Parts: sequence; structure tokens; C-alpha cells
Amino acid sequence: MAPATLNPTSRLLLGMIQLGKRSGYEIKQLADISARFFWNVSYGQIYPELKRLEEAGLITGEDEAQGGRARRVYSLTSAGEQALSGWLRDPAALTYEVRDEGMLKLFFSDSLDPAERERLLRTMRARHQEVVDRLAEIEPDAADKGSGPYLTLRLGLGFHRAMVELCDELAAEPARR
Amino acid sequence: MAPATLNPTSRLLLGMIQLGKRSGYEIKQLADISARFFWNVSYGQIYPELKRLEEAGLITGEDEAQGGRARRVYSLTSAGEQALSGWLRDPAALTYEVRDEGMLKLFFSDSLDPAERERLLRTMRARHQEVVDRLAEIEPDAADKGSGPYLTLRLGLGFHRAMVELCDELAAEPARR
DNA sequence: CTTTGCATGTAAACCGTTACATGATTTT
DNA sequence: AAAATCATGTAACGGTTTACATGCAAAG
Repeated sequence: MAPATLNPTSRLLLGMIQLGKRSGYEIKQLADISARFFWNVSYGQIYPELKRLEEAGLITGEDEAQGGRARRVYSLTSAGEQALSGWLRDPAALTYEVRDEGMLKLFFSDSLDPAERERLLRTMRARHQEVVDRLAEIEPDAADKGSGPYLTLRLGLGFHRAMVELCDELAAEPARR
Repeated sequence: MAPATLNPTSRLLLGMIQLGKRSGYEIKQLADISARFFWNVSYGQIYPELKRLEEAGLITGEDEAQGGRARRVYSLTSAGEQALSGWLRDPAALTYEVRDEGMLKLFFSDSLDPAERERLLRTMRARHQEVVDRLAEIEPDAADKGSGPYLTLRLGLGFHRAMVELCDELAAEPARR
């Protein structure tokens, strides 16, 4: 059986499951607090993809209902471990996609007056500051969760702090010709 | 006629056309050199979307064939100008999406050995350095193209330089427990 | 004369969000 | 008793990439 190509979401799923048995719900929670700033997922992808991964033999699910509340937790099969490991070690180019509407507006901002442009820069600044605040909040716990999560947190914090500074810098400069 | 909601791609298209009459091909070139690091587009979106925008009355196209080579350039109608201006001034939350496979791998890198993790950090560093090099190359011309493009270039340069530094910093740190 | 660049377009496949639907348990 | 949280799922829609298809013009 040829190893099914992992789509982007399934890589996140396999990784999250490797971090410990997980339900779709838990994966979503964990992704939202610690990975959302570089990778987003929605339930609409998670549940169908978990099914597909199980059918493909990369994960196995166990029903673990608590009382009348349904709950299904997954763990990696050895094929799943292999698939994850193969992806992690794959030297192929890393995809990198950004869609930043603030930057797009700034790019076209020559038709705005200076005050409107400054407002835009302040909005962008605020958004990055929010991420900084959220990440700074979870930083104390992050060290326990393994160095991978900790490294990404450090990068995220550094990046968004740099953006905050840059926005301040540009907003402070006098209007350019 | 209710103003048709602009989808993400059409906003880029309208903005690019405002910068001067443009063909689909030119828009793609300009986007690739100056906006790709915060917004990507493909021909598969550009040509169909230009048609839709023309049908919606936001742009008008003129055939401007050169010899036997087809070419169609577009300009904004007043409805198009209004739509663009409305979006630029719209205070609604700015969408911001990132999908960074390097960060995702780093997040799950606890199952890699230190050398493999370092290699990953170096790969990420190289990718950001490439963007810095490309942007630094076009910086001299950028000032002429309006302050919008110049501001985004400054932000991009600052951001990717910060990421290069951060990758160096983290790679230099001794392996964490 | 062959490769690179200019120029436009379509179709299929894939990916992803959003809105909807349902119901149990825990907290206030 | 109500609200928040746990928990799973589907359907419709929309957006995007990729691969394909075509042909002219300029440069090497």
C-alpha cells in the first residue's frame, strides 16, 4: 500500500495525536491556544479528516464515552508514526502562505489621507499586540510542553513584537512624499 | 444595484488596477515581485475574476493587441473606484491568515534529534533570508512607487530580518531539556 | 532555431470556512 | 433554570492551486 499523501490538515492532526491521545475537540482547543498564529483549523476539517485517517490506517480511534457524552480518542498506528516521521524529516520546500489584509490595504493606501493611513497602522499594531499578550500569557506553562511548542512560542512572540515596533516606527515617521 | 461584495482576490485586482491600467499578466508580475510576501495570486484566479469584475461594472477592459499578441488592459469605472475606496476605509476587522509549515514542523520537533531540529531552523532562516535579499534588491526603486508600496516593503524587510535573527538566536541556544 | 518571456484562458481537484444540527454535562 | 462548555458531525458554498492548452514575439 503506497503511503497516502498527507494533506496539510492531516499533518497537524497526526502531530497533535502524537502529543498524546486526543479527541477532535481537544485537538481544536490545543491548536487554538498554541498554534493558531501559524496554523488554523476548523471542526469542518478535523472530523472528516480524522475519519479518513482512520480508514487509511494511520490512526485508530477508541470510544471513550463519559456518561452519555460521546467522545472518541485517537492514537497513532505504526503506519501513522512513520507517516509523521517521514513528513517531519522530508527536506522538501516548506510551504509558507500569508494573507494579510492590513498589508494589502497599506500597499494601496496612497489614496487615503495621512490620518486614515495612520489609523490603519494603529489597527495593525493592535492586532499584533493582541497576539503578543496572548502568547505572553501562556509562556510560563509553555516550557513544560516540550521544547518544540516552546520554540514556536518564542518565535511567535519575537515576530509579533517586532511587528508592533515596526508599526510604531512607521506611524511616527513624517508623511513621505 | 447593490454593491457586489468584493472577494479577497478582487480587492487586490482593483487596487492593482488603480495603480495604472493593467493587464492580468502585469498584475501577476507586480504582485509577485512586491506583494507575494503578504498576498499571493495565481492566473487561475486573476483571469476569471477580471471577467466577473467587468460584468459587475467595476472595471472596463480595452483590447490593446500588439501585433498578433493579444492583450487586454483594464481601468476602474467610478463604481470600481467607489468599491475600492469603500473597502480601504472599511473599519471591519482585517483578515490575517498564516500557514507556516516550518513552524508546524518545529512545533512537533520533539521527536527529531537536535541536529535535525537545527537543520529545520536553518532551512527556515534561509527562507526568510531569501525574502530579505529580494526585498533589499527592490528597495531603491520602491520609494518612487508611492509610499504605500514603500511602507509595506519596510515592514516586510523588518519582519523577515527579525525572523532571521530569531532563528539564529534559537539555533545557537543549547538544547533544552 | 530554440529558448525565454509575453499573454490569455479553462477544468478538475482540492482545501477550507461557515452555518447548521444535536445533545449531554457542568457551572453559575 | 439558564448559560457555558464538552462533544461530534454534515452540507453548502466559496476560494485557490494545479495542470493543461494555445500561440506570438524577442533574444540568444
